[in-house]
Amino acid sequence: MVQKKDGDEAKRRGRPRAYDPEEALRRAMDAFWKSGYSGTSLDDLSAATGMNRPSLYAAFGDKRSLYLKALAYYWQVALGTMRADLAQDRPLADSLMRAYEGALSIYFSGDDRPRGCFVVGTAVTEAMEDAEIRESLMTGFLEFDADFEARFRMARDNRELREDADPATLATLATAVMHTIAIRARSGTPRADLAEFARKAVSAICG
Amino acid sequence: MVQKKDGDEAKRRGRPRAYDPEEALRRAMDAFWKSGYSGTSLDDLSAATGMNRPSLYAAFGDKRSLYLKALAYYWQVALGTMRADLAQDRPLADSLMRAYEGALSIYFSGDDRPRGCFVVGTAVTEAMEDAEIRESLMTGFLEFDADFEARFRMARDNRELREDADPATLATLATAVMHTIAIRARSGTPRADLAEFARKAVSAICG
DNA sequence: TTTTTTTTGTACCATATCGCATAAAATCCT
DNA sequence: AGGATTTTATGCGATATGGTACAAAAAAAA
Repeated sequence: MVQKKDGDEAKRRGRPRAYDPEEALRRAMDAFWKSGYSGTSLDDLSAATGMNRPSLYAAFGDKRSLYLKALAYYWQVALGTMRADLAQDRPLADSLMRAYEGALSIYFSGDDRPRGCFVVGTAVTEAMEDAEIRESLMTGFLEFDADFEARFRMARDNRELREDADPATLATLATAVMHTIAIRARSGTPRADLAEFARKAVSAICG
Repeated sequence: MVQKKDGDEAKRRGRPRAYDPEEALRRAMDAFWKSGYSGTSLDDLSAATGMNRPSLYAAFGDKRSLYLKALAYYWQVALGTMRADLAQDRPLADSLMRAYEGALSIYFSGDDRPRGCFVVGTAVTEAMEDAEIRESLMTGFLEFDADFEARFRMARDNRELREDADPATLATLATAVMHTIAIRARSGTPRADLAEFARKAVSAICG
């Protein structure tokens, strides 16, 4: 377990890759993010990643397979930032606002116009005809709910919330606020308006 | 203005149409609803409507034009049922639940699996690259907000809500609940679960 | 240096897709 | 009945699309 290191630096045998796999996956994700799954062609993906078709295929499999990898990568990033934001030791309302600010900076990232959430903006469309995507959405959303719920439960134990508050309901409400922000960001609502709404929503939910 | 009637029954001059325009539009909408804009081909639309390509083209213009007509039609139906549900003279919570039940029966309509909201499930994806769709979303969502807000304002005047409740914030929250229901319906959450969540959300919002 | 291994780049194939040209069909008007 | 008018039906054509074959290139191993 010592001499081999992890395959990352291990000298591979043939011609070296001209791309960084994670960077390429990010760029492919960006392409899908912009135009959706069906609206993104292999030419688009090739242009976005700088890889030619056979390299794309060798690295990630076919188009659908590449999309699924992008989706998994997005979940990882989105859930990761959300957990980091909620984990900080702050009052409940601050904690929630952090989570929404974190989401907003994802939804408004990229040099193009605001693109919202990758999942809401692209995967939901495909969920109707692709069972694997559908299941990914179910579990992803439930994880969001669960993280929010844990935070609300903690707040109730800390007397930041009334005894009779229901953490599960509040959590789903909190996810709902995230969903509407994702939808509206992609539809052109200015970031400041969404941040303002998030503040008021947090007050309403916590108060 | 008397003899001509509205062009509906007026004897047209050439070969009669073999289709009902509104029915055809509904079927085209169903096709888009299932696979999204980019994922639906003219062959799909032709099969769904029973019209051949040239007839489709003559009746609705090109693919994008047909999609825009379907989108407008959906807004009309969705806003219509929502207004009808909210207009009934009932206590606030009942009123809101009616609106959510109405939405659920749209999201779970069709003989296929649940398809959620046409707007959330298909138009949001295209909003990134199509300004006209983007604007349609903005105005549509704001109309939802406005209708909810009017209902909350009425409730506050009727003392069904506390004096210090903010109708605008509650309205956006109510739309947020609708959005999350739309997303989750398409992602496979059972209808009963969504109805249950709607009930709890309504309690939280009104209480 | 030669061989082996892996990746790249060009080109290609079969099919899908969008849109339209053109002729046949069905109705109204004279 | 015969011409005018509108819709339907078949099919074409240019391009886009997803996927792959094959040879050249670049590195390690022998």
